[in-house]
Amino acid sequence: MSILSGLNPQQLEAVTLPRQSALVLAGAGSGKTRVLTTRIAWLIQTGQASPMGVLAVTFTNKAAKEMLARISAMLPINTRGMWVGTFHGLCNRLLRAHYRDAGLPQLFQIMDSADQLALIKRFMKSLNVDDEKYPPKQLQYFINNTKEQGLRAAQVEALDDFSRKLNELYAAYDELCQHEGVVDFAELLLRSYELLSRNEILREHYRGRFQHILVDELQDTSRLQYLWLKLLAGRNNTVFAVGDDDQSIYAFRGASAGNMLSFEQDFGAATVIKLEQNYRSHGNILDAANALIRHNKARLGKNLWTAAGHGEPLRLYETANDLEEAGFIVDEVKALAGDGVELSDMAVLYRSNAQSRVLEHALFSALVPYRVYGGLRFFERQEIKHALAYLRLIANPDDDGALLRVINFPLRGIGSRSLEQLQEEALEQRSSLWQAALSRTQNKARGKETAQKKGIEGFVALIELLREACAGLTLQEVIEHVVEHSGLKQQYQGQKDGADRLENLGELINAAAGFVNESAEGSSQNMLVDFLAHAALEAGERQAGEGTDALQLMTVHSAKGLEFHTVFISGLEEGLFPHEQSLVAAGGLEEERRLMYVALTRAQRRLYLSFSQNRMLHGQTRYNIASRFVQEIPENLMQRVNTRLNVQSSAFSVENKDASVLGAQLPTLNSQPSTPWRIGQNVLHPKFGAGVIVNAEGRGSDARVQVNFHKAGVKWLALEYAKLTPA
DNA sequence: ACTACGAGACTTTTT
DNA sequence: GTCTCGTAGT
Repeated sequence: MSILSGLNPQQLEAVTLPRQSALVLAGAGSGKTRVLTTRIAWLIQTGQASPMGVLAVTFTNKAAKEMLARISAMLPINTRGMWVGTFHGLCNRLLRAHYRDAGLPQLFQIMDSADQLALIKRFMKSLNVDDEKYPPKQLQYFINNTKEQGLRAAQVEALDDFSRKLNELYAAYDELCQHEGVVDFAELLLRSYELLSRNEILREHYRGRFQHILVDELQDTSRLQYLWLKLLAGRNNTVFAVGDDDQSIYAFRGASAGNMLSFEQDFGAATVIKLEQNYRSHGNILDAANALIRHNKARLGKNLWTAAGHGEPLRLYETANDLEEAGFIVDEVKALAGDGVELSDMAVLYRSNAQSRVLEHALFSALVPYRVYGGLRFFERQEIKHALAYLRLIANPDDDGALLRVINFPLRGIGSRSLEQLQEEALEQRSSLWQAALSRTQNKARGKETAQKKGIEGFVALIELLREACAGLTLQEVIEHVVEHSGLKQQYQGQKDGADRLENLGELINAAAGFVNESAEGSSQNMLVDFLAHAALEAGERQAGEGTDALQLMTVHSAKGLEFHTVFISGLEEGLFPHEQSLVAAGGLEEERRLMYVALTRAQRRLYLSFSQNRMLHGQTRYNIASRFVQEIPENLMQRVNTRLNVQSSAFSVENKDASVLGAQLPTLNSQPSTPWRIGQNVLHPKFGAGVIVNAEGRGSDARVQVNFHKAGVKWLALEYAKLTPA
């Protein structure tokens, strides 16, 4: 069967375009990845390109893996030699191959954002910079953003004192990174961009090789990534770019959807193809999405349609508060699950992570299995970071960040005082902390001894011991040895929550084994460095619990690229979605609207929109009105599931906040109070005596009330356990 | 040197 | 509400 069969005319046209640069405007669910991968397969199959001559770049590791998998499925070729990966992954590959030309040490390490922030804080302290006036986070943002614009400090024109100072710090930061042999994410890109633009031989070599460049999610590329592509493409290579300006939701981190606008001109793209047929959603859902996104001015313009029918109307639900909203979602999920919809085929989306808690709580109480995306990723866990820090020190002891992380973990009695001294010495000698520690140990050998030196000395000895022991071992053995002998294992064995951490450390060894299997060759020395780069570039899965059928909870951002039978978009309130903080940013509202567009287009069959009048946020109740995005969807596409709109909520009017939902069935709108507990109610407690209920939360077995006792003060009590009696 | 408590933050996120 | 960070106390 031909790889081309089943493509619609526009898809076919895109896949089989003659050798030229082209832009494919691919709407949500229009088969964008399929077009991209089929194009690659077609180029190879028809002999227009060799696998070695193709470079395909995506934004996430997940997308890169997906692409490789699809290509392998279509063609019987070894994809190993192909350059398919993320911008960062490919740049890392380039820099490793030409580290000397790029001016980097052979074993340069990659810092993730947390490492970078730690380094910034450390170096600001050493320079005595006021971190009130120049918050480290802001400097980090400045550095990354400037790099993503393709600019070094020397190229920045600072207009005011503040940015001049930031830029000064940027320059100093780069110097420090160079000194320590570490590279941040943006540096990978900028460094390889500079390498190619400076070094004509290399540039021509790679231009000669990659005659076909394919780009996924063009709307998410930064200016630097765009320049990088342009540089690599030169005059003769073709760039086949796929993107959707309406799904550009990462402008806040430097993505520039404007790259889509300038692409035609900059790359001499002769053709723009629109993929507008959607294979994912029913008509009403698409109509809603189209109507919404039409409110945006800055668009290339595109209208999704489907051959499937209209389907159901969207369901709109309004509640009095976030608990009821969660209750409603739980009930609907249960009902749908009863009707045979897989839990994993339903998703609850929200604008910000903080909203997940109420939902989790309700789901937990209702015994509905769920999986939350977000939060700590595997390689970001404390114990993993610690283990990696030891490994980094084995690869390169001059890595100050790694040293600081573990010099006193497990505790070795090296406190801030000793560290300060060590840092001073390093500064004086203009050397790394490791070198300073080393020279200390040597001094000590000449006879001087204090209690403080003992700790550092012990650490130096440990690292040297580890280095010696690990020479010649395989990667797994190295990690096993380090976990065992660094003291990490012992440390966690003694802790009550240590079991999980130990398990993760075991998992790290497995990950290393898997990594070795996947990568083709390489000595064990390089293997360690490669693995560390892998750990930084690919932080791993968000959460365990794969495989089990569970309801999916995630932010709208993380839902991009996914699809579900049923989608709940919760918290559709002004201030939350669109988020109030987005409204001050230029183009912020339009980005929020695109975010809503992404959310809507995740649904295949059924789509719920919900919002609530009150919501607990940051420990305070906020009163909200419905999101403007709800109004922007035509009424005739929606069905109000409840008619609560003008019904005075008996339970939750503002003045008369009432605990009557406690124990009540959810989420019946007009349910009568089924328990006697109310705010303002006088109660008696066997131990605390008399008091008044002042607040309440939860329901059923989770219900808690806050009681102001005349003698004992204010306390939260679980209704299920506290022996309260009405008085 | 380490631990505990309090103040302040807190949109979205990949690499 | 909950997490992180920095300082004060043991």
